Amino acid sequence: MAIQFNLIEQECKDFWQKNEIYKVDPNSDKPKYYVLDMFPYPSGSGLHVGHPLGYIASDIIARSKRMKAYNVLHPMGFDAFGLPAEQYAIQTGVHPAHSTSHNIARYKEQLANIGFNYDWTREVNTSDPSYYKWTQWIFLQLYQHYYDFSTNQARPIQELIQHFEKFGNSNLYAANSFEGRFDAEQWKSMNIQEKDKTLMNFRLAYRKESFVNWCEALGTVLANDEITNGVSERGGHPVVKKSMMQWSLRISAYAERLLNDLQNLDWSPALKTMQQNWIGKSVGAQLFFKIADQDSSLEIYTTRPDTIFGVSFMVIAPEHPFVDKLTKESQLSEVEKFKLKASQKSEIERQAEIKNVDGVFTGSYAIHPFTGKEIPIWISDYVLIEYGTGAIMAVPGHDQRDKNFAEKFNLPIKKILDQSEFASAGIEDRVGTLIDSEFLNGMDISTAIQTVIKQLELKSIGTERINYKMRDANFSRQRYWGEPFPIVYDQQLCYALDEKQLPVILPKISNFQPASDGTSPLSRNEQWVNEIPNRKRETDTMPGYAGSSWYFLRYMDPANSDRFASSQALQYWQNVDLYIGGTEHAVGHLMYSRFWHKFLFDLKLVPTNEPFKKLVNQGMIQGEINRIYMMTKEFSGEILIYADARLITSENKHQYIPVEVPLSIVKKDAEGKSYLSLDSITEFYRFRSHAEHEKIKLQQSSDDRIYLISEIGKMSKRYHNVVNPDDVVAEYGADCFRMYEMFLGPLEQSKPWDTKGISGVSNFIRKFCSLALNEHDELILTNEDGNKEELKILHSCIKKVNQDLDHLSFNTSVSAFMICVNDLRRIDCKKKSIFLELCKLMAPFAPFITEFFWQKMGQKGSIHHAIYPQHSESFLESDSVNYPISINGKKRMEWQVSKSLTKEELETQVVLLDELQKYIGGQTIHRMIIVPGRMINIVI
RNA sequence: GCCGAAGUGGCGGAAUUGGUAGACGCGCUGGACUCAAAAUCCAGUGAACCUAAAAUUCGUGAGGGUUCGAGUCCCUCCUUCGGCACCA
Repeated sequence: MAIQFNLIEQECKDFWQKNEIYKVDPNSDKPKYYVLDMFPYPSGSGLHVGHPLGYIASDIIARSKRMKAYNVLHPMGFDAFGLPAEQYAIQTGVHPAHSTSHNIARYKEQLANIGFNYDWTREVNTSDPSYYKWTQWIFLQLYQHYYDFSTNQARPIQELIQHFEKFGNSNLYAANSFEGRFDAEQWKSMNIQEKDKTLMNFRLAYRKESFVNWCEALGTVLANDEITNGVSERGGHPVVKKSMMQWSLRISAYAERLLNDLQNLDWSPALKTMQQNWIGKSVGAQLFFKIADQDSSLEIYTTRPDTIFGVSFMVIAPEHPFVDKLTKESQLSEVEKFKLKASQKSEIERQAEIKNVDGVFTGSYAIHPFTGKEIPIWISDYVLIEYGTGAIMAVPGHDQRDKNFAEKFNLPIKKILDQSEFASAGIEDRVGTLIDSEFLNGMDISTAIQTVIKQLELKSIGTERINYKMRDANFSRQRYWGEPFPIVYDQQLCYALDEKQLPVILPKISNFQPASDGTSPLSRNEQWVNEIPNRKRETDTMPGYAGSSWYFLRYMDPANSDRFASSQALQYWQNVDLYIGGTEHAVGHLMYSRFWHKFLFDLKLVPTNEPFKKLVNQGMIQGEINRIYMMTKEFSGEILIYADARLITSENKHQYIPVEVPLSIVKKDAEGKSYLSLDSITEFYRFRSHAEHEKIKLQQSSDDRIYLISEIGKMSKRYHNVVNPDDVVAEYGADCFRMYEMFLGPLEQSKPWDTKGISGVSNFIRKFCSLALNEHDELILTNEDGNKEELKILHSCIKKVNQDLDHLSFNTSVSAFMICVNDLRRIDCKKKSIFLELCKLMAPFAPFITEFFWQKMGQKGSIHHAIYPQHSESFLESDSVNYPISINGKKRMEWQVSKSLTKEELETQVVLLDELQKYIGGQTIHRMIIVPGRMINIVI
């Protein structure tokens, strides 16, 4: 018997396509179920075996839901705008549109090989004008709305203008970045430019100065991951923070709702915690410290107003607007030096230097609001301009970083909490009684906080304030390959284009190098920039998360040219029931999508408040990274020397560097250790492109093996350990590949890929086939009814698999199938009624082979439209129980008895068992614990 | 530094409310088939002790605790992985 998997797979694919098996019926009266995968960025390297893990899981769920009579939406598309395509274009001149569509074609081919049940008629592509028209449209809505805290929703900007006309900006509860007050008359007297500038501080999409990573040498703005150790990854050029006028989205307006609504989501607690931390709500006080000898005050934010009598210095961020004002003549050169140093530091660098805080004294002092004492004002980069007010009161007695700083610069450290009752408390723990704090003495911390805030309010120098660490999202990129903004400018103003002018098509260009001053390559296309008379187009483009923040809505109605999706479609599909994707998007993508979705909900454009009801993060599939020891030039001279890992000791280790060896040529010994044989050494030389005449020496042990160092890590082109699913599918079949990926372990967990292990699943599928076929591939099934034993085997599998589907525990389902097939083979079951049910049960996991048998058994239609098996408890009942019997908690024997025995009967009979006498041996039985149906424990 | 997750055989992992630890699979060992190999099938496979069997003891990162009973609950510690925006 030799099943031709490739043949079957092709036949099935043709059959499914011809009969539109996976086409979604938009007019169904069945309940809906929406299963979504995080859509991929179509990168040039194609899919590796790690990518489809989540897709297989969601595919199984989609198929099983369909068989359970749901109308299933299970689409796929591409997040097609992005930096890699642009960088590739810069290097090769290939237009991103071209490379992207090429990559998409490759991805679709790879996905098709694995047998996913996507309805491809619903495919979306974020770089397609018919799609990004609506990304631009949503941006316009954000631009035309502001956030009203009194009704807690987004409102049209027109309503805000009406309010200004009546009341100015008083009695206004709106999210804004405006400072100062104006009344109705002042508003009316503003010129159009001033009005526009004022409104900009309220719009949900607005322009402001924000910082970018600027690399002078490359003449471009860099993303965080293009920077390593403060210098550009390409070329190692210095990078500094540069301020540019850019678009932002006022996501902070939604902070409270984004935080509260997490409660009702079926997401993992870990993921919710990550989002909570990102939003970072804190309740504290905002207060002003008067500056000595000046007529101004320094505004600070603190979550610990109770520690106000412990303040011994102030710290402001190097970017703080007061820096110049506060710096005294004598400190000027020191401060300038420090500012320069701080601007060159990357955030990663700042992080690394927690223990080594640095700073400089301004020469100025602040006045303590209660004691009137002078407090020195310092500058340090451990205070961030983006958080709070960019200035803090330092309490070195109760804050670790403040303490580190005080110790370094010899500043006083004052304890204002008696923590003697809490021996294990650290200095930052919020326990203890206030001491040395005037009117706060003897209070506990929360009373002290309330009291201080009351006093601050009485003196009108402070108030309670809720702060979020979440910052508004930068929405501009100085790049080509993204959505153009529907925005134009004249000398004074910024204008939103009309809806009818959408989409603003991204023009074709041929030079992908950044233009002057780091602007996007688009700014070089003057014809496009000046297309609208007397106006210039915005030349920045939108970031990657623009298109991905709403794509799940487009799948509901992908071809609609009048709206982003029809209200009927939105009403029917509501939101995503199950979303599967990687942890790398745990914060960014999910937070932005929730924000956009809530905004659209406020505008009554979507019927749901949250986009993703249930969310699961799949783990990574890791690869094995193998390296060989190569002696460095310094020790080897001109000869290239590779050494066996067994010869490396702690003494000579520094003479070698490990270099990567491709996984494909690595051999394994009996213990699973990696080595190169003499043959594979030759292949390795070829891989390293060593010419014949080069002098290469091997340092070997006694045998013919060169041992390697091996570790588990990322699967990546860079480590030469990528396994392509196409190859696995070609060798073992798609069903086997799917089941093996699931069999590897729990979906959420990361686990290493090991192609060798696949033979177990491959054997299983062969055994499964042999239940129905003889060696000539002929059906050998009989029409008898299943007997009690067969039905018990089948139904325990049905029960287990259904339970596992509910818990997304696919690895144990695959085990259950193996056990079932092993058991059926052992009793030589050849009954059609049993096999047919098993096929249906396995169809979501192995869609090809089960379809093949379905057809071969003469069933109608597709197995994927059959009804999913449900177990019947009556087949599982057994009339005896196998009790484990323990003495003092230690299991000593098993005891098979009738299930009908009562607890009392068990108790009297068990002590008479012969096997137990050597343990009991006449000793008194103190206690007997009997859990009927489960276990017996005798305590002596 | 902070936050999150996880440590179970040689390996991936199972044990759904505290109740027979190691299901299922890989690998390995032995056997059958074969001239031989591959493939396939059968058996064994946590460790120690023992010629073997049986028995016994140990055993879920380490150490304590709760319990008749702990991989599972509590405390302390160690290690690994993932995330991060030094968040006042």
